[in-house]
Amino acid sequence: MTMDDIDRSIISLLQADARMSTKALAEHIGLSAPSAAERLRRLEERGVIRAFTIDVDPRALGYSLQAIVRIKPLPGKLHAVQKLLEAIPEISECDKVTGDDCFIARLHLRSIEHLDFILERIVDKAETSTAIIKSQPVTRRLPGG
Amino acid sequence: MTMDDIDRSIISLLQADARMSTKALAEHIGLSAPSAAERLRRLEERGVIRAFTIDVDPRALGYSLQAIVRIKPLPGKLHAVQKLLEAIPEISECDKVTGDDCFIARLHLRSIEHLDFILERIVDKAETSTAIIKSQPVTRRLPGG
DNA sequence: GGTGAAAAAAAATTTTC
DNA sequence: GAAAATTTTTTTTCACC
Repeated sequence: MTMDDIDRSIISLLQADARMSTKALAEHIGLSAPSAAERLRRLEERGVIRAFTIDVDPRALGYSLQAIVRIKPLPGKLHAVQKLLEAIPEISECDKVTGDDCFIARLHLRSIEHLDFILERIVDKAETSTAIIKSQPVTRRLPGG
Repeated sequence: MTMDDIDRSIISLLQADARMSTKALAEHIGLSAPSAAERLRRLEERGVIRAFTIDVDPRALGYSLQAIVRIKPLPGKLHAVQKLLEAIPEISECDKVTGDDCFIARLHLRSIEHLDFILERIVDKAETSTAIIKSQPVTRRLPGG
């Protein structure tokens, strides 16, 4: 279960370019191709690498607006709210948190009207507090730099 | 600038497996390999695909705790706060938003003490409100499903 | 765990339609 | 866009350290 510096390098390199070949990866870390392949296999097996994926510009898919919504379920509605949130595809991330608000969700939306439409589905089960994203000073980066 | 159904399929397939070969991609969408390669090249060129990356389990890197922090800069401190937030590697995401709070950040932390340590760097420039993540009902999914 | 080389398998590119 | 073939890589295997 140990993560050494080589494993950390692999993570860092693939974070920057997930399509890098095993051979290129091996060259960067100064290991042979079979060793790099074996390390990579183990990182996947152990669940350190959860997925190889792409970062898509939501605007290209027509989602020009993002919002962060804090959601406080009405008494007795916690489970109903959680199920509802999971079923809303416009929610790309949702965390259950400590504190007065119970959920914090990130929404991708086509317009302000679209935002209103989605919030209408929630208002009868929870109090919401919406913040519209104006810019993104930091986007998805690796924990710890 | 048009995104047709084939482009959307490519996005969806690569979202699920960014290491899929061009050939496999072509077979899934019912196109020849060169056509698929050309489509992929254009999606990258147009910035629709911003990056090929991996999803890493932060716990494997020793970050067992996540928090969402709302940050309201003190009068006159807005720019200083933004610069500070960008310089904190524990912040993996930070959005500038409308409303009373100005920034919302996601922090990856090794412990509660670590959280306290990071917040100490912010408290003299901004009011903060911290919510610790207990679970993640929805994790990173494509806008619109 | 790791190496190196060779065999085997794929994949990307180019050309032609 | 497609098809086919060439050319280049890449991956895997295996013997050995």
